[in-house]
Amino acid sequence: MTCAPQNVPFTEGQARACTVREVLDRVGGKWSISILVSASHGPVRFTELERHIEGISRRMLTLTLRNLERDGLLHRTVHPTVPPKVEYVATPMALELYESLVALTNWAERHRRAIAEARTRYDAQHTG
Amino acid sequence: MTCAPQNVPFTEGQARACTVREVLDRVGGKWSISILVSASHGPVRFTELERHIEGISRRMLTLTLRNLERDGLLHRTVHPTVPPKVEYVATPMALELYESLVALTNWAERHRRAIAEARTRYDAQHTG
DNA sequence: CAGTATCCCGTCAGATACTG
DNA sequence: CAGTATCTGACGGGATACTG
Repeated sequence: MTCAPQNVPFTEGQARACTVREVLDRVGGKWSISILVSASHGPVRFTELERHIEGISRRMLTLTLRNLERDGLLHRTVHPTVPPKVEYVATPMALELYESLVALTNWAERHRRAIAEARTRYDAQHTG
Repeated sequence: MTCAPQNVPFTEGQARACTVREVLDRVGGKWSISILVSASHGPVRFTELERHIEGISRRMLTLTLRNLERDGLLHRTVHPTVPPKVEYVATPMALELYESLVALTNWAERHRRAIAEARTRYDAQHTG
């Protein structure tokens, strides 16, 4: 999935924007990151995830797990026991992604307050 | 906007996931990054953006600009001339964000092929 | 030029109930 | 335990037409 028709030349900056979108298309979903984090410390079971991740529905857990597995970010192991036991674990690729997010979380922490203030200011300005 | 009720203790990992979501809530939109990139090299006008960003609609351009301005990532200047001239430029905070995305784009480039292959494999496996 | 105003549709996500 | 099935509403985003 490309960002623009390949025959259209675009600037290096927009190419970069396109690359960022690739990432967002994988882990931009509401629950993807939480799941990856939980599965980055070792195998976790379905119900464990359901308990650890506040507010997720069974449906969205399943869907997001499937997508992450499809993209090669999660590995799924089925133990043919009774009752069934299924474990999910982050792949090396996903662990690298996790590392790459550090810069981003640092940014968010540094500017959390400034963003909140900007919002308040904007909303005050644009009322009435 | 918090990720979970504040009275619920959660692990450090989930706190990090929450922080990542903060960023995604700002720039997770389909066009946010493209706009920020365009406005990071100096002031750009509305119509310039419309031309440079392949496929964006006038409506989404306006909406995304407003949101970015509200979050303090973009600064908007209106020149009271005829015809009107409005310029947008990325704030220092947005430039820092742009820097923080480098790690992420590197990750995407390194694993682009692996992800595509994983998808193909998964889809082949789950057909029929 | 730099927007608004409408209408419309597809996808994301929640709620609930059922099952191998 | 680990899902699937179905229904539903909210929201993001596209197309088009109009305006100070």
